[in-house]
Amino acid sequence: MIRVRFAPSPTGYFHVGGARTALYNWMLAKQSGGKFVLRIEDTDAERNKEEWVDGICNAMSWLGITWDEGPIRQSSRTKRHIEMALSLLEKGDAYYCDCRREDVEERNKASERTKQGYDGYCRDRKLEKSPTTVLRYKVPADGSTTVHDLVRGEVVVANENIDDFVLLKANESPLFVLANVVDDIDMEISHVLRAEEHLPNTPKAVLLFNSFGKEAPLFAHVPVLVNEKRQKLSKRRDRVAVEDFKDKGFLPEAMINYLALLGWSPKDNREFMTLDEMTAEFAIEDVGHSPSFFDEKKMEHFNGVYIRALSDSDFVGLLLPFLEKTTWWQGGDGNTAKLLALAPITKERVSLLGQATDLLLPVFAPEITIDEALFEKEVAPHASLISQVATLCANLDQFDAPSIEAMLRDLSATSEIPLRKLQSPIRVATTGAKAGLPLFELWEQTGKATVIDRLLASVQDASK
RNA sequence: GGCCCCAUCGUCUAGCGGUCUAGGACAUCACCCUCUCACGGUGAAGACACGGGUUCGAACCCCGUUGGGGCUGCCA
Repeated sequence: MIRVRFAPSPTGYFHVGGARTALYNWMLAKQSGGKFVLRIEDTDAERNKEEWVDGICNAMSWLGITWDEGPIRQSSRTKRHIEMALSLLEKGDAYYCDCRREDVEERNKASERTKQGYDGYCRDRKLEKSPTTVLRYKVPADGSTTVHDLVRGEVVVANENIDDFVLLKANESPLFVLANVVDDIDMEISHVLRAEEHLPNTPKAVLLFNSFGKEAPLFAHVPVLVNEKRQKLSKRRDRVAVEDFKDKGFLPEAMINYLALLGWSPKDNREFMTLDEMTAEFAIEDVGHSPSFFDEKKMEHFNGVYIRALSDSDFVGLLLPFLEKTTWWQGGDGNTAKLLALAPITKERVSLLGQATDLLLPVFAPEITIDEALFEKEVAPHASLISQVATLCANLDQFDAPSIEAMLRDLSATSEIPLRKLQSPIRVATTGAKAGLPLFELWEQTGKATVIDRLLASVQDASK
């Protein structure tokens, strides 16, 4: 049975890189009926905050990445970590060390050592535990350690290049590699799928598994996601929080679909797939080896496709929260009905839910504003035409799209002004924008009285 | 500096020794559709980092170079 874990540290918001790693783990587990464990790696009390845990869980839930066990706080298992570390001391695979960082650096400088890490100074000093000692792992002096990686193949590192790393801090709190390995053992993790940044410390983990007399799980290090400068996506530097994308109006299904394709593609190279389809076809061996640029533009394209595939009522339902954030949305059954009527023509004009509000504002906002320069250019020169249209509107019995269209086409024919030219001034006068929803439908939903009011108001303004 | 990973259009990728005058998608540009804008359609431009091998044959295998990235903490 495949058991995977996704192990974020709550030191910041949940970003797309983490989301992709979580997704790959999820697919790997689910494709064979395995289990997905959510483990919060919060051993560093200084840097962790509980609210980030909520953020991570919420974002994962929103994306649809569910967990079967957890969230388990690693900090709740400290006693066990210490116990295991001490078993290593007893075995002779660990030792206490009281070197300060500066001491090590000085010695390295003096010795012309090409390496810069810990030099093993305390290896045979047989120090006792004290408030200033850390517990270090005694890496074998020679030989090499091999990581069997499902995406990289075999990675072999000479033991002489692995520093005697710290297991327990001076205050006895466990460090990352130790806690990681102990938990992976206890939680019976079969596959460790994580970002490539963890590859360098994996030999250390392998060494620990060996020392504990346990078989190491299968590793799979997937390439990192990078920004436009090809650097690893960073919580501090790059604005890539899943939460932010949600607020902009990305759909979770679209994000999941796009994210999965960053580093992996199905055999037939098709792009649009459901989570189930991807899960069925996902193969960790097929994951690429080089970093991928997280291209928000392309993800937006995916989102547009997903939005257009939404039913009108689903679209409206998803839109409501965005509308409610505006100052002008009134709600109510009448408005919801109008929204539903406008859904088909709105959907195909947005790639983010958040973009729909500008399109819908002319229909629902009591007041529109027209940029002065735009007014002078598009509206003012055509005051008489606009006034004429206002009159024609007033004479319409039915103020619906077909009637409006017929009326304007008729006017276009008699005035010999092409419809494309004719619609411009009246569009700006009634919406405040040069482009937007198709005018006939837009006017129908805006309502006869409001349209005429706005037309006449602009005629008024033009004469000033 | 040391260790490790990586290398096909600007970007995401297909390709796993001959079917490659290298395919698709995003972005860009042009045209068509069209009440604006979109959507949709058609088309254009655009890549195997470089140098050596191996082989009858290399984008695919090997070595080197160059370039990029990651790690190098009593962070994860």
